[in-house]
Amino acid sequence: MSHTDPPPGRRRGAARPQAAGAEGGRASARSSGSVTLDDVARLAGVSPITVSRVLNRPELVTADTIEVVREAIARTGYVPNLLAGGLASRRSRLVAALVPTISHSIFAEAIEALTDRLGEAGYQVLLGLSGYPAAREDDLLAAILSRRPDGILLTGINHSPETRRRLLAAKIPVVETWDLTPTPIDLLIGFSHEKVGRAVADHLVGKGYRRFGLVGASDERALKRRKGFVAALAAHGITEVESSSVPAPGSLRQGREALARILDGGFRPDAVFCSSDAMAHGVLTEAQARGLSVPGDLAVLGFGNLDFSAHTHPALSTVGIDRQAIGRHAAEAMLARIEGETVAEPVIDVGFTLIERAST
Amino acid sequence: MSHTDPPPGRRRGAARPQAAGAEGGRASARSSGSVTLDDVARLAGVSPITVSRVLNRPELVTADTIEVVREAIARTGYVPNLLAGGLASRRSRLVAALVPTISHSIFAEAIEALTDRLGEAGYQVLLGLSGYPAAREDDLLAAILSRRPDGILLTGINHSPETRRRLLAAKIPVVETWDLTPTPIDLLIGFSHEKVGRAVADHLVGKGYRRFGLVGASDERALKRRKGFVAALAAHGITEVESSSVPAPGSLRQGREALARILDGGFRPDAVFCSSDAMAHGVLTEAQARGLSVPGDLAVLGFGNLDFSAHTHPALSTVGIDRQAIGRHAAEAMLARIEGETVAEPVIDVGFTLIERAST
DNA sequence: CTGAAAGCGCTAACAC
DNA sequence: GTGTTAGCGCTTTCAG
Repeated sequence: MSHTDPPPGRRRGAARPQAAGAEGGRASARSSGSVTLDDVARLAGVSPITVSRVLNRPELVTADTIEVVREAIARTGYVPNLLAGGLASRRSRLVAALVPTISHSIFAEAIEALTDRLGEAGYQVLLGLSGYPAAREDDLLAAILSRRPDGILLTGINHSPETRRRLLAAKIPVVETWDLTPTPIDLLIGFSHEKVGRAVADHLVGKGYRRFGLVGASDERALKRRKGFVAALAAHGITEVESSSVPAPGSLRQGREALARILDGGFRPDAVFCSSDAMAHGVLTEAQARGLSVPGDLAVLGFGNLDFSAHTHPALSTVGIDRQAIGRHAAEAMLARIEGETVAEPVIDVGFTLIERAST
Repeated sequence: MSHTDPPPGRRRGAARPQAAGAEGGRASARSSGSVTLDDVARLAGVSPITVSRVLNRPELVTADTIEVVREAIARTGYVPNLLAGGLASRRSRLVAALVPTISHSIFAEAIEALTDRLGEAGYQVLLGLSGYPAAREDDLLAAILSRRPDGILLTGINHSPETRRRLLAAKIPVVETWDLTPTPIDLLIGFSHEKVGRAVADHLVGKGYRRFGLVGASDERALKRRKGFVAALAAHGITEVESSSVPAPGSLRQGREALARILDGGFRPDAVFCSSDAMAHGVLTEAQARGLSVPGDLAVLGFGNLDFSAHTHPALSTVGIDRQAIGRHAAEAMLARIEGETVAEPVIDVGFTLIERAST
């Protein structure tokens, strides 16, 4: 508003070119090149902190000053150094995301949604791939925490005591995802895998299926779905379940092989529940290769709702999960926490949808 | 935790517990909590720089000292602050990767390979999703450069002048990927999309196909493949090519719709080349839905070599790309550059493989 | 092999 | 509104 005492005068050299002058007078163009805040400040004829404000809290600066500074920034091609900024402010504007893999599109889409939302808020995502089973989650976490992320997203709810300790010590918001538990570390966005298993079982039994096959990856969440599935079947008096496990995350090929194993074993299921759509697709392929009609001879149910399952075969049903919702909610919850706001829903059950494609 | 002055002892105590002593004597446990290098040094009875050396250049330190320091680190639960370390050393140990999306597994797998290899070397990956078409690659890049990455991976070879300028100014190794050009910014790992198009055309023509359909996403690389495809066909005297474009990256559904559009338009191709396996899968599905035999009535060729294409249908041929090789090579090249070594092969053509599944 | 001094580039508090 | 003064936590010289 007010053109204070020494009005920058809108372009044109600042009154006091260098103030300090003597005293140390560290040369500007050090050596390493990179333009610094000081260089910009000097060119604009303002103090460094003013440049910083123009960048981070422009509402505290006069429109005139902003313009002069912006001009100087453009002229110099200045790129802020967030390592320095983060160190000084203790806010890295970085969020870490630990997932087993991103080749499995179920995680990839959630990460994308997370990245998009956080990006809008000025945050970036540091990717940590822990592999299956969360091999060195501990080491990975240590490496990641040294970047001082402002928040962290984890996959699953089972973490080593060491991991939990470090997470707590870091004092940053933690979002566990893809599962539910009564004892989350902090925030939680997921759904009940056991319920998924039960819902699928009830559904299939209701449709008249009686002999079940289970093709599952061996990760903890797939095991929970299996548990729910088997339990619900037992409640219906069905105990005839033939299962075949493969290493997570499970591929189409493994799905094929798994069904082959079951069939070659002499068991003849009338329905198969798979731990991913890729595997369901494999089962479907193997079934067709063997001349089995789907869902006539064999019903196939996947998990994850990949795009292709929606079009590949009218008989390929699946359990739909809103992957993007998980990423979005995780981002929102984390941002709220970081900003010090109260998180409306620290725990969110995003649920699931049974998508039935077979008209049988 | 705070055995202050009296050195922890425990196999030999340090001679001079605190040297400086007077002079400033800033309290250790500031407030914000986080254990610092100084805390560890104090506990171990050594100077901060020694702790730093134990962590970064242990070969310069005595085995005894290392042990004492390691002990102190474990005791305090110290986690290095890489923001500070990066600022001081001018090496962030961070590498940025810009890709359009990771939901498309072709990129996801390359990123995984990159992350794995870089992780071994102590680097982490900052993920940047630019979207299709590289919407705000410029802004994204600016945001990313403020983290002072030690290297950066880009997707494609077409970048705005502004992007190139910034990249050059950053003075860090740049790896362009997924394509080839005689004028790379720095390092380059890819293959010729035009050659892919030509190879596919020659292959199909050689097999006797004459009426071609093209189902492609509209990204620059898919356009190059199309160009090569059309050019090679022209060389064979074939000009009858009906194409249908969709927004990148292209989904299975879009593949279905694209073929539907072509067929409904009255054109009856005997072979269709798609810009991704997902789309090829869609085309295949639509063909089957319409009662067309594949490859009897219609040959379908994809691109990318996704897992499912290998098993879905014996007629679904594809162009195989070694996705992991791209990530691996990118990591190696970048590491070499960062370490100041000479990069053996600044430009690598990883080639492609025509994977034929149809026995027709 | 170990240490002291001096920042890396930026921002939090306070002054003015 | 804008400037001054101190560091944030670590590593870089350069001494011993």
